[in-house]
Amino acid sequence: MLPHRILEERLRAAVIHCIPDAEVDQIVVRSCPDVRFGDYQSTSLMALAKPRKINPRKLAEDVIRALDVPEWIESSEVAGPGFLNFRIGPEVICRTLESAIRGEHLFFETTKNPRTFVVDFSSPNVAKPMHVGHIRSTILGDSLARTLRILGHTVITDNHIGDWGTQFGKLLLGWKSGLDLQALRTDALGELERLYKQTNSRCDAEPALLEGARAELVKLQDGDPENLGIWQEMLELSRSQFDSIYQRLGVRFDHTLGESFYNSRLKPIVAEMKDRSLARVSEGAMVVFFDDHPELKAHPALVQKSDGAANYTTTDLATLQYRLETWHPDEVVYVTDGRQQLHFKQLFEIFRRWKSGSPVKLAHVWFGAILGEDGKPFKTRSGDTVKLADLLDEAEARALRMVAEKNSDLTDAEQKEVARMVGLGAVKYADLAPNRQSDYVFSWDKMLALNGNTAPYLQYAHARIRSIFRKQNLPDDLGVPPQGLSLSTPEEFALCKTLLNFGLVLEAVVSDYRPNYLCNYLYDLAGAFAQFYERCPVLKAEEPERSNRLAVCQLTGRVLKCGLELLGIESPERM
RNA sequence: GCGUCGGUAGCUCAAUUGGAUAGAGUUCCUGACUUCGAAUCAGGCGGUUGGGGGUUCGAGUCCCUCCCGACGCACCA
Repeated sequence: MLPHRILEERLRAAVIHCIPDAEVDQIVVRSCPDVRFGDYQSTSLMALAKPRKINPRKLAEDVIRALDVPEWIESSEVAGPGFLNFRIGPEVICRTLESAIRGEHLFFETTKNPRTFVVDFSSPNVAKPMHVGHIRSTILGDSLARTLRILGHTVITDNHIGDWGTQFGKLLLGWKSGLDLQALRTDALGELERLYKQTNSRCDAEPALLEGARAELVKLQDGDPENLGIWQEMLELSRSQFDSIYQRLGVRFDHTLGESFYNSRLKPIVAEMKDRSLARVSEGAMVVFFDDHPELKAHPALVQKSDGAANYTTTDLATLQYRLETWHPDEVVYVTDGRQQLHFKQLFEIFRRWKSGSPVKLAHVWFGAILGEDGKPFKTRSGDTVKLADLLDEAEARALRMVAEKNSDLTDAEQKEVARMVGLGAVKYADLAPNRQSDYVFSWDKMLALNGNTAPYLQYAHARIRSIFRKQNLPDDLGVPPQGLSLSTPEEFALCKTLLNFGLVLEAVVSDYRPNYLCNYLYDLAGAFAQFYERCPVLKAEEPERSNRLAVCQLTGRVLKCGLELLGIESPERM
């Protein structure tokens, strides 16, 4: 077991000894924010003491007296009003590194309580090109799914694509009247988007056309073969374009069940809402009111429009119902932008009333907007939304220019491949590194910079490590140094202690659904490595130092690569 | 109007159940390359965390209030 886990376990036991009814899950050990205090600390006792009105300092002293201190703890002390600080000895650090070298772990452990998660993300709309607005959901959701999986949870990813709804009336009308077959062949989604925009503006000008669009929609919903056929074709065209984007991004879904998949469930749900008086008719629509809910009191939710059609709240309820029946998740995570907060509050509240016994946890993981450098929503120069495919192309092109300039040893094909990894990595990292809830400013120069908290900087650190091994044709797995691993310099210790924290960080990522913790950690790790690299020669060092340092490099490289992989970012061997 | 979320160094951003002296990058200044990759590293300048009040041993974080901004507020999703 990893040191912090053992410490945490023993600390919990000691707390239970002092306070039998304490909430042990709240007792946590984390790395010290300042090395002067120690390596690990716990602030949990102060939080525990407060509601119980006991002196936190005294509680800390009692707990530390009851603590079965692991033999590898060098010092454990109470500080200030009740901090517990622990310092670990070099032995346990080295033994932990050795077990990592042997492949027993990579500084994290899988969870003791595996849970099943459904992660709902990306969700593009059929007949619209994926644009920059989809990237954050896609990247965040993918990274969370990867991190949950590596920690041993069961994860089902489901792309809830928008393949049904009122936009298809206009699309059908446009398809029948103004389809450009040539354009459809070269850029299907672009052509569909053009048809939609064209019909939309024509409808604004001619109300009679709007009736036509509605009629097409009704025919589709009634199962008209021609309209269904066209709809199916639009769906397939869209899917193949989505797939090419996902392939580029390295994102995969276990399921892609669009809104239309749930059509048959809608009417029964509305009926049940009505029968159980969860919803009632208001202004011709079927509406759920939240009179006893202060926050939602002023925001009733429609489950059926006055024209009899269900809307997205109903579809989301049906989707949730299906997911619970099919996969029995412990938790369903929705990754969408922050503008949908009200919708999900309503949805979750309706669900609680509808399935009052369900233990499932529902989480809305929302994120802010991507802004242009002018602080306004990110658009092209002409004011259009930025298509995702174009964005990725530009990222690769810009990265290629940098790679060509910096490393001319690589062949053209190698440069292109490295540029692909660096460009896509930069875009993804720029999305993941800021706190997801804040808006962030999209800047090519910042995300592709080789200094600062960027993907290229982390990839560079990895490439430097790989370069050491390549230089002397050393194998990827050197094994534990014959005389056992030992460390001597402050830089070695600082780097290795950072390695030990990888697992703590991964746990924080999944508990708060925030991959940016991992970004910050990897940046720290790369920084610690850079300092080590400056001050501690590896290949030039004498044995046994040389073997020790090679081992440290190897583990650092592995953690960097693994961490980047959890962010969906590749690590080139050279760049 | 009501609600949600923001406001942290000139700029772009961090800061893990409230935790210890609020950290990075960038800009500007200074230093380190006969290099295990300088695509790097070290040092310096830079702060009343929007204003004010409160709770607390302790507040960027919680509560109240005001200012500024983004977004949302029943028949789009």
